[in-house]
Amino acid sequence: MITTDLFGANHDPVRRDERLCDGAVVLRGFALAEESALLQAVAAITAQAPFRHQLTPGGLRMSVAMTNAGPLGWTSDRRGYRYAPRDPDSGEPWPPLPPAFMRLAVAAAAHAGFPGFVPDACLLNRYEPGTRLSLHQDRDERDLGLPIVSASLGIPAVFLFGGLQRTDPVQRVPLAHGDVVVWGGAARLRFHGVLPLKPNHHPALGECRINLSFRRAD
DNA sequence: AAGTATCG
DNA sequence: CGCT
Repeated sequence: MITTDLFGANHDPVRRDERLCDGAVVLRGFALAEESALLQAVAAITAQAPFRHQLTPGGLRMSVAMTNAGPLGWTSDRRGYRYAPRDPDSGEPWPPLPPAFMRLAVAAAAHAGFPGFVPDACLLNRYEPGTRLSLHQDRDERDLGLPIVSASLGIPAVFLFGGLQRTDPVQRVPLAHGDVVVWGGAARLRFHGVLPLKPNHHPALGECRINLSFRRAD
């Protein structure tokens, strides 16, 4: 008999989790059990802290639109990348991490072999058709021993998962609504990105993909 | 370079 | 498309 827990994890002997490399795994459909709570929370967050396009330190506009929830939020401008406690647009603190976000991040990390992970930042990335995120490393967090938990909602995307050098070969990983990728340990500093989105439609989110990436910044 | 344009 |  196959059983499924609150977060959709398989308990039967044949797992659907897909290992990308040492320290990185895709949890297919892991976020689906909390789908409606996650979508409601995204709407509440973006009503308070709207998606906006940020500038890279080089002064170029990112095609991904971003906002944050939690005590700290990731921002980029001409001065560089950093985590900050307030939304620079409004001067207000970022919206708090909703309980459903916290449950998802903690459970996915534990499931992937990182028990005790508790995020203090969630970066929300909005992709529309044509939007991309070029290869980069997440290296602005204080403790690089702690993992990244990345949940996909809405239309599908191709996730790029490379190596520790920008020029290393890249795995192309199709991601669907509800999939969660967790990477840490030996994989924590691997380059990653997203190919330009293909035009598509999702019943709940329309022509849009929203990625939630959870981190322990401080 | 969390970009883009350009070349082969 | 992959590379610079």
